[in-house]
Amino acid sequence: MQPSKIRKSPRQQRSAETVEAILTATAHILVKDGFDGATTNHIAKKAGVSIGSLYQYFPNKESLVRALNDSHTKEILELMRRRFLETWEAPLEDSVRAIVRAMVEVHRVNPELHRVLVNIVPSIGGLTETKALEDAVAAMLTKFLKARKAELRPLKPELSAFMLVHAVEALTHAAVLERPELLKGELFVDEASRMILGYLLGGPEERKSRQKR
Amino acid sequence: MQPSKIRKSPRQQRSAETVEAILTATAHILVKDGFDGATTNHIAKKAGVSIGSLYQYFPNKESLVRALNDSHTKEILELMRRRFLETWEAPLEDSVRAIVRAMVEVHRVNPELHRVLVNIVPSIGGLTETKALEDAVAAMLTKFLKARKAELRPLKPELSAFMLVHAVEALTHAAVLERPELLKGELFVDEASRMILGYLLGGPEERKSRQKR
DNA sequence: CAAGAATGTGAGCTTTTACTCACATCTGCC
DNA sequence: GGCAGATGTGAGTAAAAGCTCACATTCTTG
Repeated sequence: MQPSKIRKSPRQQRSAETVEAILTATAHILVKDGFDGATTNHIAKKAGVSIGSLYQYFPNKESLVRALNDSHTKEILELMRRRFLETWEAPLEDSVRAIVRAMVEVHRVNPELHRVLVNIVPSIGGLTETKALEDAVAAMLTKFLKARKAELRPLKPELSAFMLVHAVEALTHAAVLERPELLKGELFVDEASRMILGYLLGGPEERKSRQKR
Repeated sequence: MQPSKIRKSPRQQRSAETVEAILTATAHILVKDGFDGATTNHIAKKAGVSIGSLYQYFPNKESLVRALNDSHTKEILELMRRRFLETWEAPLEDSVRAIVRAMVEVHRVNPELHRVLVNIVPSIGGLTETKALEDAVAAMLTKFLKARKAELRPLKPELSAFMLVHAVEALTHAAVLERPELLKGELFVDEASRMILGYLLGGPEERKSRQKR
């Protein structure tokens, strides 16, 4: 195991607040200056604590980013899980749209932090968590595809889930960062859903034999 | 302009070789150790030149990466342009497949370097080139979509190009790095093409009025 | 109200590493 | 050959920043 997590667990309220302040400051500085530009001293100052306190809880700079990534990842996973459950029984097209909306929601929580983390995490050895998140979402989608088997063209659920997770993730990421105006209305959701449904339903000949639209 | 490029242009053959060796070594070290792990001294050693020679041609560490990114970007763009031209007149489905194959080809040139650059470039200020590449490919695709207008559902070429470029880029990237086995046969090309065509052609009702499949 | 545990402080140590510079060597040219 | 410019060298410098540690303050507990 890498020297990843917390060094000392907080027992008192104030120490929990210190840890919180440090992580908040880390997020701010990271967004502003990037990983290299961010110094631990600067983070401590911004958090309003001494550099010593920072190192009492986090053994090194990487662990700060990893802690941040862990909580961000967890948050995303929980949100996706909730949204999947909510839409589990809805008509196919509605479900797909709901899932796309959930992806947008996830990326909008903290777009800048998200982008920075995506770029930093690989060089920190935090890919395990990111991969785990990806796999978890893909697993949910695989289950979803299996449940909807009757409405879809013949396909390999795992493979299709892999394709869709990566495509939609990238699309959402790009839209949030480069074309935020697409997210004002339903335009982006329309387009992404069209791509997904086109992929899942297949051409006319494959649709004929299926019952629902 | 940033202190990006070359400091001194090589006049003699040997200096050109030195520059080449430095860039090759940079690529190697970058892949092995990442941007932070890579030291200029280490790069110079691997290149078989002195640290002084390195700094005679490159003003700083970032410029090394930028030079590498520039040539990589250029290479990709030229390849894409060639492949687009080659398939300009082919039947729609064949064209789409050719374009997907071209994307795979591009990512396979040097997958590790590609991945490392993608992660480093944003923090180096090299996003301009990457964005320019993205835009150039999107522009080609836009043109392509306009030329094929008669065969497609009603769509906004720029928007569709944006969607497709990002989706396919991410898919290819993911497939090369995480599921290389998909690339052995035509499986990946099949799946990606299906997604693209599903998106461009629309549902049965939209296809009826069009002539070609 | 001790007293010890938990928490907080920040000057400064130590290491790392990008980068310089004074000098050496090579190459082309008259 | 010999000069001038191009090219190459690598020990050394200087600045940055991660991190420690000896000490101070605050909290809890009996």
